[in-house]
Amino acid sequence: MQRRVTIEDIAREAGVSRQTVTRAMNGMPRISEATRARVLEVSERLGYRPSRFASNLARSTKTKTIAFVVDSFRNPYYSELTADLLDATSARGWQMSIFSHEDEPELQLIGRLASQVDAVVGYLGETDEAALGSAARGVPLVLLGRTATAEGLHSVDFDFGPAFARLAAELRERGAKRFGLLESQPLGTIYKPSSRRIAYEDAVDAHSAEAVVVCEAPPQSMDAGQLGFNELMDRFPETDTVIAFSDLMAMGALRAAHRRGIDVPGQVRLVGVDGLSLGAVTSPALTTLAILGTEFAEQVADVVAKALSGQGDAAARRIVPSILWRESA
Amino acid sequence: MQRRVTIEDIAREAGVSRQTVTRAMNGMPRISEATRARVLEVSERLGYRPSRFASNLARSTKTKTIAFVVDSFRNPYYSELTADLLDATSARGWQMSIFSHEDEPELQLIGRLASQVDAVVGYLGETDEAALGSAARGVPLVLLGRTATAEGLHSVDFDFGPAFARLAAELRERGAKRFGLLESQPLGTIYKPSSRRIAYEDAVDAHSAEAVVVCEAPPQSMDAGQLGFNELMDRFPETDTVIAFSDLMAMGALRAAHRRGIDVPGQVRLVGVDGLSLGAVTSPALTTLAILGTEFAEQVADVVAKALSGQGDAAARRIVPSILWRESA
DNA sequence: GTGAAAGCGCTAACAG
DNA sequence: CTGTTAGCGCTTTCAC
Repeated sequence: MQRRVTIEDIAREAGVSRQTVTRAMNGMPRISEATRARVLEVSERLGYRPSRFASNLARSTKTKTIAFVVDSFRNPYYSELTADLLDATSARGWQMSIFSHEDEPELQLIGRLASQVDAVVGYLGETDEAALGSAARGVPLVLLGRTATAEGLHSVDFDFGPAFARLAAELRERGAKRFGLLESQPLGTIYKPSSRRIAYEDAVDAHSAEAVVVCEAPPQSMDAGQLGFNELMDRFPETDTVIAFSDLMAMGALRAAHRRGIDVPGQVRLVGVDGLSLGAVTSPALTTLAILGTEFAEQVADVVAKALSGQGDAAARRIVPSILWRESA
Repeated sequence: MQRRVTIEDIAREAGVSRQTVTRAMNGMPRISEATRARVLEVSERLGYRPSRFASNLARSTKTKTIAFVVDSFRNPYYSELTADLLDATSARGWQMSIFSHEDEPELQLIGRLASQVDAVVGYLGETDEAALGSAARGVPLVLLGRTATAEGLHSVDFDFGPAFARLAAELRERGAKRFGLLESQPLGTIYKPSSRRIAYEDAVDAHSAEAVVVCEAPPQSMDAGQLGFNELMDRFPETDTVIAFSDLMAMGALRAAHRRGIDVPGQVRLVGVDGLSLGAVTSPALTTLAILGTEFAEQVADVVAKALSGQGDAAARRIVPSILWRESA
């Protein structure tokens, strides 16, 4: 365990002051090319590597790092969102670290992150707001896909009300009569209507609202969509329009439809939710209520920016998903 | 711009020493519950947030963060790899930050990262090794998908030789007679045979090696696969086995086959390369030469670990892709 | 259980 | 152009 090579070593070896070394290393002005070259040569020879902690501590403008937390980056929804968010954060000069809470309790993870990053944003399950807030210990926390009510918590959520209303209206114009809904819930849990479920029911007529299948399967999975579609068509054969609560489920439904020989959109119109770019390559390409995209990521980054700057109170933003018409409906 | 609340402030307000505040904040021993509670209360009241830079500087065991760099996280290959790598790095207690070099020159990005992270790993294009090495300024650099020869550079590459040999043999056992190859190259570039192209040619017979389509299209895209498959079948109609150099291309080929009414694997066997989990949900599911998976990520993490610990010279590892038989071949 | 002293390694502000 | 002087905010000894 040899001692680290510090700026001091370079200074001594090059016969200059520490300050001069700093100037050379950081490409600062007020130093002659000759000494800069010499310092650089020495530092290379000695294998000097500046400490980012020391430099950030001393420097007035510090590196900002934001943590992005989701269940799993294997889910295309999260990985596409990651890409969007990375664009937004790096445009602002921030560094983005990623974390999944697959195997670490959520609150514990947040507690750890509080001492490692400048802000935490992510999909944080159902955890109690107060608990989240105190785990964050003052580090700005931006909740995604849910609305924060507690003091000091930020959020970016979706407003499915107008989205489903518009979707239902436009689908009716295209001839939709009988809607069917495909939702999923984790195995062994008790079903609790989501905010989008409520928005959906407001948007379709009472009769249609009964044609609902809640599939007990890994949520957001193609399997859930496949199973659910089959059950839906068995129980409500007159259904001509199916809305799945995620694009992955819709893709599963699409596969089930192919297998049953049901033409999409000829016999049954199919709409997903999420806006995965993956949905563009199915056949037919998937019409979807898009959440993903620049607007979402920009809103998130914007909330983070406000929170980081300390100004602006807790923001609870909502964005209205937009209909992305492709081929399946 | 008010002054930051420091440990000093808490100490003064709570009537203890800075040391005691540290003990309280970090759950260290040798402090009474009473004073701990009091300090915590004060720190919360004053909105104290420890500086991670100061604490890392002073602490003997510092946070490690590694940078993962790719073209774009929108490419499923990279996003699946990201998930694999995140598992491997977080298991080792490292933080992982992600970066794309879509809009920043590679060398410039690496130069920046050198002062922000402890190691850089990624797919770094064709850039000259010497240039990469000097841009990294001593920070360990792990090149993926290419073999490093220069001093001090690490790499994890793939050995397609045995993989293609085995693949060709097993395909022949299953009845394959005429192979066709689907490759892509970026628009407007000059084709340069890749190492996998050479390995492929060693593995198939001379006649088959002529049935090759190099599609000028966004590489790794479904479109390239679709276009290429059509051209391949037009020019070499007797082809009964198609190997695409990425799963995305294979998926495009699969779509083209459907459109042409060619049964896969009945009339034409189809094999991709990468091992995308996405390939499991096509119909038929895609047989592939898998790169992705725990082994790759573990190897990478292992190389990083060695490099970080300073011991172990530059490692140039190679892993042999494994055949993942699914349905398409 | 608590505190004092001595850094961690670097950069800002100023002087020369 | 270069050096000196102070910190940045926290943790580590090591006394008490």
